[in-house]
Amino acid sequence: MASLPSQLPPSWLDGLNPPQRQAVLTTEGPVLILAGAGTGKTRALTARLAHILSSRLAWPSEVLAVTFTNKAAREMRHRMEMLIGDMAEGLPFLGTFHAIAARMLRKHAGLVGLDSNFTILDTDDQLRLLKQVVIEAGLDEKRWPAKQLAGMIDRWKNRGELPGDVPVGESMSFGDSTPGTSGAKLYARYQQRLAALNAADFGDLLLHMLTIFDTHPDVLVDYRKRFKYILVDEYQDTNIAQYRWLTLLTSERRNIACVGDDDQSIYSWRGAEVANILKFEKDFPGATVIKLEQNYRSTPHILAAANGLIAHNSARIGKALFTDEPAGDQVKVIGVWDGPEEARLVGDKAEQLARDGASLNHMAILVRAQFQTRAFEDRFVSIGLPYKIVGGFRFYERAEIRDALAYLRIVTSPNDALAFERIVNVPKRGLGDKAMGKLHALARSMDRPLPQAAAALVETDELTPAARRALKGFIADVARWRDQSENLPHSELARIILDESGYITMWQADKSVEADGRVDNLIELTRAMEDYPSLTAFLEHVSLVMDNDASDANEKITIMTLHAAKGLEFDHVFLVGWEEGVFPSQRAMDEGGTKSLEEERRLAYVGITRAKKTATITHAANRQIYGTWTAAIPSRFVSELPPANVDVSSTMSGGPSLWRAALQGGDPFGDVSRGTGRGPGWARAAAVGGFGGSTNRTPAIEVRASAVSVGLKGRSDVAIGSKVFHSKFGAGVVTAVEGNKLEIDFEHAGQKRVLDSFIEVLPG
DNA sequence: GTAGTTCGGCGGCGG
DNA sequence: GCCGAACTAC
Repeated sequence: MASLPSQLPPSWLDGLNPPQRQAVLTTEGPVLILAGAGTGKTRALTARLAHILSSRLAWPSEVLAVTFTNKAAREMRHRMEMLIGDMAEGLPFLGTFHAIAARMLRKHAGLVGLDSNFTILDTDDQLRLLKQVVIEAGLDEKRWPAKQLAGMIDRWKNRGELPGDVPVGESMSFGDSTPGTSGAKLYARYQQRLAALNAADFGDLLLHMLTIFDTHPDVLVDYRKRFKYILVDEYQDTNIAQYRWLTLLTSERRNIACVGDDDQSIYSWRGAEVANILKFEKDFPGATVIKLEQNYRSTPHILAAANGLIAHNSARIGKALFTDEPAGDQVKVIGVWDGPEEARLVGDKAEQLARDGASLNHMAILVRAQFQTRAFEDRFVSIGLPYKIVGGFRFYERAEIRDALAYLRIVTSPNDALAFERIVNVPKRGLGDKAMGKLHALARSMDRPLPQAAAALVETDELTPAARRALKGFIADVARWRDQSENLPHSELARIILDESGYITMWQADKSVEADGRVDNLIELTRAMEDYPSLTAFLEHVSLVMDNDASDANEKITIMTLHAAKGLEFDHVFLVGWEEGVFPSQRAMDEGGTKSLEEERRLAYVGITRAKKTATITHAANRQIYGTWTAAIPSRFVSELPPANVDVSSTMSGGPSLWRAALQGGDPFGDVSRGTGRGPGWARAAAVGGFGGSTNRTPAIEVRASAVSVGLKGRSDVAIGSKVFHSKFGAGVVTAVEGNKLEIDFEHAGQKRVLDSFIEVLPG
C-alpha cells in the first residue's frame, strides 16, 4: 500500500472550499450532501473516499459506493486512481446499483431458486417473455399489450413489491374478467417463467436481494458488518427498492453519505422518488446536511437565470448557486417563425461561434424529445456542419449484437431457451413457424428447456426432412463450438461462431444501408472481447455494463435530449423548442398536474445549468407536430426567467418584430431586432401561413457517416448518368436529380437517395 | 420465406 | 406525417 506522509495536509484536500472539505471530513454518521449543478460534486466525493481509505478508516472492500450509471462509476474509479493510486484498485463494491446487486445475487442465488450463473434479461428479452405470458393467459395481445404489462411490472419492482404485494386496483387495471389474467397473476406467472429459465430481469437484481435480506437475516448481517461506509451518488434518482436496499445495508454506525440535488430530479417516470432525498433528515435523525452551492461552471447571468426559474418550484429543499466569476453574457431568448428557422438560426450561431474560435465539441443543442432532433439534423447536413446525435440505440441493444451474444450464450449455457429461440433461425435455416411450433409443444410436454426439446425432436420424424436436417445441423454446430470453447481464446471462438454459423455472411450479403455498420459492430464486438479474461466475464459485462462511447476525433456539435445532458457541461448551449406543449411537454402537463410541471421545470433548470459561457433559448411560433402545423406560444418557463438576466429578441418574418427590423433597416434573419416577440397574438397570426415542412429526410445513418468529411452545397457537375462515388455506398450512377438530392443506383448498395454534397463525381 | 400493405401510435432511458 | 410491427399475398 502506498505510504503517505501523515504530517502534511493530505493532497486530496487541496483546493477544496469549506463545504467541500466538510463533505470530505464528516465521515461519521449520516450525511446528506446537496450538491448543486457544477459545484464540484464528483471532486468532493472522490476526495471523501480517498480520505476514508488513506486514513485507514476502512479497507477498500469495506466501502460501498453506488452510482446509477456505468459512466459515473467509471469516472469515480478513474478519479480515485488519480488520487490514491493502487489503493483504488480494490474497491470491489464501487459500481452501479445493478452491478453490485448482481454480484451479490450470484453469490446467494440459491436462496431465491436461481443458479449462480443465471442470465440477466434485458428489456427486449423481457418483452418477448411477457408476450408469451400474455398469450398463454388467453388474452388478446392487441388489447393488452405486453409493453403495458412490462411497464406495470417494472413499476412494482421499483417499489419493491412482489406479486402478492401489488395493490389490487393496479392489478385489476390489466387483463379481463377471466381468472388468472390480472396484472398480479401475470406478474407471478412471469416470475415463474424467469425462474424456470434461470433468469432475472434488471428489477429482479434488486428485488431478489431484498427478498434474501428479508428471509435470511444472516446474509444481511454479514453485509452490514462488512460495509463500514456507504456512499450514494445521485440520491434523488433512487427508487423505493434501492432506498430499502440501502437502508437495510446501513449498519448501526449509520455511516451513510448520500449525494444529490433535489432540483435535478428528472427521473420520476422511471421510478425515482424525490421524496427519498426530501425526507433524508427524517430517516436519519441527526444527519449532517452540507450544501455545495459555489458553482465553478457557469457565469453569474446563467446561474441567476437558473436560480430564478427553479425558485418557482415549491417541493424543494432550497439552495442557490453562486459564483465568483465575472458577469458574462445574459441568457439569450430568441423567438423564431418555425422549426426549420430555429434550426437555421442555431446552425448560423454555431458557425459564428466556430469562426470566433470556439470548438464545436463544446457546443450542444438540448431538446426535450427526440423528434426535435430531426430539424437540426436536416439543417446541419445541408450546411455541412458536423454534428452527432447522442442517444437512441446503445451498442448492446443493436439487433446484430444481441444475435451475436445469443450465439455466445447458447454455447456457454446449453439450456438458455431465449438465446436458442433468438438465433435458431438466424440466419434463415428453414425453421419457420411450423417447426418452431412443434418444438415449443414438445418442450412443454416434456417440461424441458427448448434446446433439450430440440435435441429430442430431431430423433423423431415429426419434422419435415429439411427442417430436421437443419435443426440437427444447428445442434451439432453448437456442440462443436462448445467443445472448441475449452481450448480457444474466446474472441477467436466468437469469430469462428459468427463465421461458421453464417451470421456474418448474412450481413455481408445484405445490401441495406445499415448492413456495413452491422458488420463493423460485430467486428468491434469480437475485438472488445479481448479485453476480458473469459467469455463469462465478458457476458456479465455486456449485460450490465456495456455502452458505446464511440468517440471520434473530429469536432462535432452535440444534439441530445435534456435528460441525456444531465451531468455534462458545454461552453455554449442551445435550449430549443421552449414552447408550451413542447416544453413543458403536453403529456407531462396532462398527466401529473403540478408535480410533473415541477419536474419539467427541473429539466429546464438542468438545461440552463449545463452552460458555461452562453445559453441561448429559442421558441418558435409554429411547430409541426405529427405532421400538422400548430401555432405555439412561448413556454411559461421563458417568462419565469428573471428579466435582468435575459436578453429577449426575435427574428420574426411576420409579427411585431418584423416591422421593427424593417424600421431599423436590419436583416430580419440577423440578430438586430429587439422586442418581446411574445404572446399568443403574433403566434396565432403567424400560424395562418405555414411553410411546407421539411421533406425527403435523408436516412440518419448516411448522414452520420459522411457529414464529417465531405464538402458543401449546390453543384452543377452532376446529371443523370454521372458516375459518382459515395464514401459509404461506393460507386454508382445517378438516375435522378431533384434539387440537391440525387437518386443513385449504387453497384453494391442498390438504389439510394443521397444529398449531392456527399458524393464525388468520377471521371467518365 | 419474402415483399408489399395496412394499421396504430407517437416522452424522457438507466441497468 | 412517419415509422415499425403485424398481416396478406405471392
